Amino acid sequence: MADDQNSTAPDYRDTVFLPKTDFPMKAGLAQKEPGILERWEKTDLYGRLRTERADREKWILHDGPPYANGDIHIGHALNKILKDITVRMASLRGYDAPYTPGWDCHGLPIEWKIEEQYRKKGRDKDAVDPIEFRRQCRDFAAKWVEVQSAQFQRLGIMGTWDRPYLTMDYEAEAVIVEEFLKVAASGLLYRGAKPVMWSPVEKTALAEAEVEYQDIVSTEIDVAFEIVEAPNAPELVGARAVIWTTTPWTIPVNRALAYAEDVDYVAVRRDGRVLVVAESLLSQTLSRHPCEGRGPERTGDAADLDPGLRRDDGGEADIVWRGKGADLAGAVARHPLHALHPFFAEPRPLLAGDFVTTDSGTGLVHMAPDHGEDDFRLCRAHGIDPMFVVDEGGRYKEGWPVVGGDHVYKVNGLDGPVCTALREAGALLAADDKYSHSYPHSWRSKAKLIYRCTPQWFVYMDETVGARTNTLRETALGEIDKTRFVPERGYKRLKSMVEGRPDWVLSRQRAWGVPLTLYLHRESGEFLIDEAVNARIVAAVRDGGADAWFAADHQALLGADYDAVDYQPVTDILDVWFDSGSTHAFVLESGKWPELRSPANLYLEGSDQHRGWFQSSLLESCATRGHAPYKELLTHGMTLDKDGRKQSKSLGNTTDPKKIVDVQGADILRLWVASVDFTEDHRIGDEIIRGVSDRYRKLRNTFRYLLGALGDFDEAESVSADEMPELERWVLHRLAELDGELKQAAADYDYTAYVTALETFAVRDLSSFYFDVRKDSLYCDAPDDPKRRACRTVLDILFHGLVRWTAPVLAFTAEEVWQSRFPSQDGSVHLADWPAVEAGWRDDALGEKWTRLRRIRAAVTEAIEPLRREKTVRSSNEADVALILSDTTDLADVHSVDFAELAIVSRVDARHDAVGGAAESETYPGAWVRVDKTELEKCARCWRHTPDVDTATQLCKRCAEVIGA
RNA sequence: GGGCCGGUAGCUCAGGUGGUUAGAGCGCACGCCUGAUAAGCGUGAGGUCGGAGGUUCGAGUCCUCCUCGGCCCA
Repeated sequence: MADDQNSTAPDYRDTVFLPKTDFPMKAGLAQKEPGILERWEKTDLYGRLRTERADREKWILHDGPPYANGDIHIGHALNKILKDITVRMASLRGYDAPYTPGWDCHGLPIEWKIEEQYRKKGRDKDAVDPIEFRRQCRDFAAKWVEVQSAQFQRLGIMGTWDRPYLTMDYEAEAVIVEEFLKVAASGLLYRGAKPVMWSPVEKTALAEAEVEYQDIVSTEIDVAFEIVEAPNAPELVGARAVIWTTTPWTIPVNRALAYAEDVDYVAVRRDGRVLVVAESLLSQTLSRHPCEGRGPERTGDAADLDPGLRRDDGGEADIVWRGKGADLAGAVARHPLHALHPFFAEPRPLLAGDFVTTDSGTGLVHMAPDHGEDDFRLCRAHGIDPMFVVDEGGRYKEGWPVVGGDHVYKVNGLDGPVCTALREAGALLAADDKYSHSYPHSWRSKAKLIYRCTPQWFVYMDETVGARTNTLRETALGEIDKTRFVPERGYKRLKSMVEGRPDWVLSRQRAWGVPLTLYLHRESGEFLIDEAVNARIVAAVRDGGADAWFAADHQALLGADYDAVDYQPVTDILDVWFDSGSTHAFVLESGKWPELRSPANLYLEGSDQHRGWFQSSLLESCATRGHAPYKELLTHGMTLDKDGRKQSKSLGNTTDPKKIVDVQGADILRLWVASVDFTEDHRIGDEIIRGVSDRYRKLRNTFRYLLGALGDFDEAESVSADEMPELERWVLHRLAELDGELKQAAADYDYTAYVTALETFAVRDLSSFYFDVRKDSLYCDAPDDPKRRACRTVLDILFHGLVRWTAPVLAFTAEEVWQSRFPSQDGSVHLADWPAVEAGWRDDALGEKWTRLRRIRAAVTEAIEPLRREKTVRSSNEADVALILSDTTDLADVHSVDFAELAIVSRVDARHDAVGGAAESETYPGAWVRVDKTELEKCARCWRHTPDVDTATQLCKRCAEVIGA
């Protein structure tokens, strides 16, 4: 049964100025966004933005190239959206901010994919023409560039998608070669050697990612090295330093021993000899050594072992010396096979190695610089060079003592040549062929790997060459000091990495990449540096890409001054980090993108790029130009799953950006990016995306309300700020404050703060306060009423502020909002500048006054709540409020405004003295509030309860005037 | 194993140099409105600030250890 009053009350709905807009509440972003993209493309938004901003100060974000080998994942999406927000923000702030996206196209993962295709077809990779192979790699990369380009563009990333940069463009390859030759000519390039993971089966070096670990069973041996000199512990002369190894095959190429400086060592007398080991490993070591009466032999035949090692007693071994590793400084040992060959007769120094631990073994480590990274580094630091004794197939050189011509895998047995020779020399303390451990294998052939020293090309970090006064490391560290880091901790991280990194290894024994275009003189081994030759090489690569080197007529490149017969062209290719480290050269400086320039204002990548692109770009630029290619580095963290765990396909916890875009829309993903603290690792998941969608809706509805209220707004309605009511002036004041907050947040790349400030303003200041209070005026006042005109003026200002401020983040929605208000063929919110905020709007005293007023208002709404709950009043309009304020300023403030209007109640009686039945507010002590149901009649049009409602028309005086009744 | 970083309400985030009952928005619960209506307004419930010690009159904020997680190395 309908309420009588309702059925008899006159219906004035048609006379009320309700908001009117076609802007839908439901976004339907997934369907709408592609149309907006199309519009941007058709109207050449990016091109027009460049033209319009041509005279502005430039601001360059240089794109770090993603690798072109698969669909984009959430990390790509985050990175590119962050870049786009940043670029659009720079543009909004008035800069000319062009953006050219790029791709990293060379390298191993693509080679693998192509090789995999060969294997599936049963073809042998080595039988394929390298030029054909590279062509397929190129096609593969090109395909993924296209796919990723479409995926990135769908996210709303704005840039030169019709002319991106690719590291495999001939032009790019030519510049990379040019940059490499600059490094070569500078004197920073040298040829050295380095142990790399090597597959004797495939006869090739392997990258770390191609290595997999499997458990195998090896021979472990303990070997005694007789100490012949010990300047800091002379009593050790004649004692045996004991080493433990699981690769007996490396003993014939041993060059030194290593100890840890701060570890405690002991010398124990045993079976008539003195053995030196780490104290904490003593019993473990001795337990490996076979002896009588101590259970079954773990090893072969004990009788084969040196009888001197047998334990004669069952008690504690006698400790005859204690000392620190540092006491071993300067000591020299003798190779156990010293009698067999002059090479073995050379002294084996004991060296301090920070990698030596007491986790296992004996606390003393034997060093074979050819076959271990630590070994290589430590030996090189002491002037001990590798021997290159093992060939690419894993065989020792013919004629090498004991094992010459043998394969390194064939000599490890208990009865093999190594153990036999050691046993005969009386140096094999223990041996066991059942040691099980994890060991690297080839990912492809599953064959066991070894470390093997190979010639490589390096860049000096610590040499001053040519006219330089600083080393590359010093130059790079100096540039790091000049760079702004966001967040700041990136400084420490990059700096410590550059401080600690070894020389840069530029060469790779691969096929898909840019060649090290060097000619080695066959006799001298020197590489050729000749500007004319270099120019011809660069020109050839510019014409035909990397193939121009591999299939070159070298005599033509060398020209008349040199004979090709004398020179060996290098066939290695460059580390792909050199490619991407050179992007600043061929993108920012080449002139192919004349709108760009160098150095870039900003590089923006994930924190993993401290080791990668940030560093390679820095080193490349410092080596060739002497300065960094960037002024600021912005680093983001990794995107984890909802529980903070790494996303991985195998765990099945990945979030696919394409799915979010297809269901919720790109703007939701963009708002997510701006919502999380991207400087840290951050999370994504269904619940998080749901939360982002909710927040999106609130912003969208704020725009919808503004559009509805401004549907028929005419500039002529506007009033100036000084003619506005205080409430409007307060909104302008808040807008001025917000403007400052947003500017700061934008300058700090703090998009979380940026979006939060916008959102909080929309929710707290607008939706629940200003809009709510002004509904009455907006809906019911006459169109020419000064209050309503002031309100609409402010709403218009708010519209321009909010839509522009939102545009960098909600690129699509802001455009949709803009088009809804200003329909046009080619207009765009993204062409607009930062909203104009007048300095005079800021009024801190007014701000403070209204903060107090709002707190008193909250005390009133709080007091109304119980009456609403018991249904004494329903709408707050039915409430009469008695307000007692102990503070005279508060009282004056309340009297200075239409407080009933602010609180959306019928009447407010505010005074200083007590009123019966008032309760002190909990939220605002000093305020007592009493609420009663009003006796006043309700106006049928504006629904306010006022003293001047006419009984016949049921209209209040104001409404009667407005509709001319 | 080493370097760097992080763990504040269900979610996303604030919490200068240690100082009153740790905040916001969203979500949730309850209520109102039905002239922003798959919207709007109001009220409310949620936190041993990862854990344990320590320094201090006082610690989310400083120190140590542990734990969980992340990046990069080994």
